[in-house]
Amino acid sequence: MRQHNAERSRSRLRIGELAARSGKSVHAIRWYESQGLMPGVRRDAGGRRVYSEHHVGWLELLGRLRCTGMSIKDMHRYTALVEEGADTLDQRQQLLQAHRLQVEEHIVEWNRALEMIDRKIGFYADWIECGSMPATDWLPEERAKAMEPCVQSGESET
Amino acid sequence: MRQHNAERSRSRLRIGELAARSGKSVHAIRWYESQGLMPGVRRDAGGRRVYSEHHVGWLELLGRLRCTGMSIKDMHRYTALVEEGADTLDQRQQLLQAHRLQVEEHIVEWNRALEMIDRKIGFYADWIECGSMPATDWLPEERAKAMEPCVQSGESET
DNA sequence: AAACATCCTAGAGTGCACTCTAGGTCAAGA
DNA sequence: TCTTGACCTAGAGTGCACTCTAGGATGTTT
Repeated sequence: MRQHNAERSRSRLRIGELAARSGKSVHAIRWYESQGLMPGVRRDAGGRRVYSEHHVGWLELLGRLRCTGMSIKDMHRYTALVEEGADTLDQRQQLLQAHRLQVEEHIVEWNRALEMIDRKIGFYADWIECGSMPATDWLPEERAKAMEPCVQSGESET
Repeated sequence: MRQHNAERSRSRLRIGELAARSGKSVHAIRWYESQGLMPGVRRDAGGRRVYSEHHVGWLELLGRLRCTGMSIKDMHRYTALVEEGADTLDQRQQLLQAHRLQVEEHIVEWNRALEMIDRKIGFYADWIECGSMPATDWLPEERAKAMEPCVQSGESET
């Protein structure tokens, strides 16, 4: 056994363990710290980083914020507020509410894109079925334009 | 008037006009072409690119694919199929269907993130109301961990 | 005592999707 | 004719978010 105790003094993790549990790479975690995204990281006698169970949850939260498009800069702002303590609770809440709005907007946009993709898939279905490119007059001008793009061959259109 | 005719021989656009109508930059359009994303672009006597109305729609479609995370590489594959003509209709449809699935997955993931963000906002609301950090035992372990991350001050936790 | 895993720092390198620059051509209006 | 603005190509630069390398320390195992 390479470790004294699988859970050394209960939930004191080193960077490799945190990496394994969070799904981030060791490099990424150190880089996150360098960007001011890792509050409360201690060191042991040998200078190694020591994490607690909380950091697993923290990285999970950061991960959710990241994968919904929050920039490292904004995550840093948020982390800084966390580090400042309980005085910043409302600011943290506002920051998350602002991000929440952006996430909602994005979901709407993606759903719009989904509609367009579905129209295009249907358009191809019709084309395959009919054997010739379907008319798009039944679509509003705006949409029809996006329906089939441009010259395939290099011929046609004077 | 710098232009012969606002719609020169009806819907023959030059790059500046296409840029204006598509919202992309002139640079981006040329770069898209260099990446093989612009089928059927002709040149006039002076060597300038000439676009048709279709290209506006094409860029709108590309835009939707891009903003839903399709890579330039995949958009190139799609464009190549378009250029190959009607034999590739089913392949184009399959490509879009594959992308469609990815978009759906993403929307699910974003909705999950939204839930977590909402829980966190609610957590702050409770904290602000109570005056002290709320317990998170009522949450499943997994979620509770993400609730409040780690040491604020630099003190606490032996 | 030697080997090995794991950690450390500083900084270079990567991949993506543009974005911009330099240096030049072309055609319409004054 | 000359100026002006929109266009051309080739290629360099940018910003983001990592990812990896080099060179070294620590500490546990055999």
